[in-house]
Amino acid sequence: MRPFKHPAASEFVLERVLYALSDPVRLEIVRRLAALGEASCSELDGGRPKSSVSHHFRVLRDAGLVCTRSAGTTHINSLRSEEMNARFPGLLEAILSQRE
Amino acid sequence: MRPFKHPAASEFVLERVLYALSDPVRLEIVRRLAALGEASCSELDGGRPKSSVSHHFRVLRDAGLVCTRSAGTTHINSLRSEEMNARFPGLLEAILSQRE
DNA sequence: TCTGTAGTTCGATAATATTCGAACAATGGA
DNA sequence: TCCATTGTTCGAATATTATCGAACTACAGA
Repeated sequence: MRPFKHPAASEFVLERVLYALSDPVRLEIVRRLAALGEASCSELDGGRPKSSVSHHFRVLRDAGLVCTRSAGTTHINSLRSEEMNARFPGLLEAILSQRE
Repeated sequence: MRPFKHPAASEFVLERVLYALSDPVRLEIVRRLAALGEASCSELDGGRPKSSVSHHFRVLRDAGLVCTRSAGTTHINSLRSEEMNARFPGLLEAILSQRE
């Protein structure tokens, strides 16, 4: 499996980040990633079909929010908090600190 | 013309706010509203058809971002900054302070 | 009352997203 | 090598959204 393309921080687009986080499934994934540090896809699927979850992870990756690396048969995901904070200071924390 | 329905701050939904701001046209409208304080629809239309602009304002109103009041034949729009800040502290500022 | 201005609403079309099953790829272990 | 696990990709169906012209409403002024 070829490695995923992760955009550079300079390529992050604000609208794309906001859009990625405007979906309840993806926002929940990001929230749990923030709490866990890192996690595999299946740990965050919430019982959803794999293809749907894979789609959401791709949106998150394309927006620059999530980094995915392979480790054996699983994919480990983590937030790109530092890079997101470098490009959009305070944004991620402002969103994730909101109570639902 | 019947008055618009503006949701109460307690009804604001984070995902809806993020979605409303994930569109370039709407984000620009909100940015300019933040700079101007208040403005009519036509001052913010960017040369777009009226029906399109009206649609975007409705999305912004429904999300709780914008308040619209009638003044004669024009509609005056303003940000609901205080209420947004009460419901989602720091969120709007964190988004609007980002450089494009 | 007539006219012009400001915006909304409706309806249709096009574009984009979401969802999910099925097939595929990659890895690790029996 | 065979098999189970993990996740991606493909394809199609569905749903949501954006866009814009046209018709309409409300208001102010001549």
